[in-house]
Amino acid sequence: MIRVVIVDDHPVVRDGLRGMLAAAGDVEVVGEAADGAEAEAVVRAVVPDVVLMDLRMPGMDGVTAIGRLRDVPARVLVLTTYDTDSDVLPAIKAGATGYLLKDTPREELFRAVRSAARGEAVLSPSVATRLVGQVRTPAAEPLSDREVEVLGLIARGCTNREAAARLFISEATVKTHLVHVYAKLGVNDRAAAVAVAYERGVLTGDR
Amino acid sequence: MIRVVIVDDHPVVRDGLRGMLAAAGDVEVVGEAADGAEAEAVVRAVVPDVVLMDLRMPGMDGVTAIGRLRDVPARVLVLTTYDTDSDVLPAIKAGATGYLLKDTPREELFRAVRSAARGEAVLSPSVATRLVGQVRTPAAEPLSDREVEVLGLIARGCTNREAAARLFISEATVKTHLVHVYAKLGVNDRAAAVAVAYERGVLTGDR
DNA sequence: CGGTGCATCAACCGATCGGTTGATGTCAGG
DNA sequence: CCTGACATCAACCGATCGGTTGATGCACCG
Repeated sequence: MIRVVIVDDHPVVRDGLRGMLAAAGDVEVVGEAADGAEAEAVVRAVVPDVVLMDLRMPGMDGVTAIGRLRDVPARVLVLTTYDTDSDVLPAIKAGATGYLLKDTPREELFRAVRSAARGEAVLSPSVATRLVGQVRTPAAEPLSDREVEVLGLIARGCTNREAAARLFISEATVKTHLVHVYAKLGVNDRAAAVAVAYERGVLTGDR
Repeated sequence: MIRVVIVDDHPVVRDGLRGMLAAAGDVEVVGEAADGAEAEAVVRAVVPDVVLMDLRMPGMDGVTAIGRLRDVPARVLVLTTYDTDSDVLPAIKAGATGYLLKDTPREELFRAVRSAARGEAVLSPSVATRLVGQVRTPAAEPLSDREVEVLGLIARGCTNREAAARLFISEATVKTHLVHVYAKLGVNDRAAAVAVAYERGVLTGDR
């Protein structure tokens, strides 16, 4: 019997997973949590075989929780809606054994839970494709905090001069940061940089 | 007994909703669909009291399906993850009776289904807030198809001249479209326009 | 028919951006 | 100590953008 903890902020999803896994026969749901902090407490308390972990949750997110649970001998299988670079890679790096999307069919999910319990990596096709792409194409380098800061102001419509004033630096420094941003994101101008940043989750609505 | 059809592309969510609604006592799930086209067929076939409709689905989306089902006497309650302007307003305009987010607690969902069956509007707090905001602040005007097209090319890094060549128009026309885009989105430059467009779902990853 | 919305176009000019090619300083890690 | 990453800065110049103030044409609707 594989013991599983479900972590998701949506009650509908928790219910759905509980119901689905009940039908697997060899899987028992031994706990639930609605965010990362609760997940940490529950997982430490019951020490399941597998944790089904959502990533984007209010309060502590999934990646942070995965990192904090590295010392617990439970396999973490990410189950989420998003397969953007900024979601997948941090989760894998934090220690997730697998990564699935929520549109995964029932049987596929059962298979994944069993594989994860054995310690085998499990990836949804789109995530696998993305990771293969990472191997072929050197990962886009992450932006430094300052670069993100500058790009955030540009996304709000600041000219380089205005951004410089906001950050108490010179316009030349802003331009240098932008040159680095363009190189890292593989673009040639600010508009394209903003677009790529949104697509990768580097910039979000909370700008 | 309130007869309900569930429309969502995620099997987990369909299962979760089916399980939840089974506990309501006065609700019966009489059908399911994984996209808009299937929803239309199922709803026409069983004519439920309430349709729980997701919006973003592959193939035909929820808004289109809502529009096509206006002649069927079923109430559509949107149940989705997103509450962006570009998701909420089109759904309401298409004829949805209510709009809820997937993090809605179980009892709240039951209450909403019962209200919707009676024809009463039901809105999640954040959606209600957004609609109230719409009344206070005139809605941002929607971009024309051509404006979206131009902005899409700008987001990919095209200069005005390059966008013009792509669209077989003059650079002056591109600039005119952009002037209109800036005015409608309340911004002053292309980078900010791209940012707002992403936040509102006007531009997505499929640029 | 008139009005509206949308698409298309022009020209001029100041402001800003992007490219370029340097440079210095600080901090952390090996 | 050395190296790499990051932050900071400068100056010049061509390219592009944004603002502005018009204009015409087409399709649709009342």
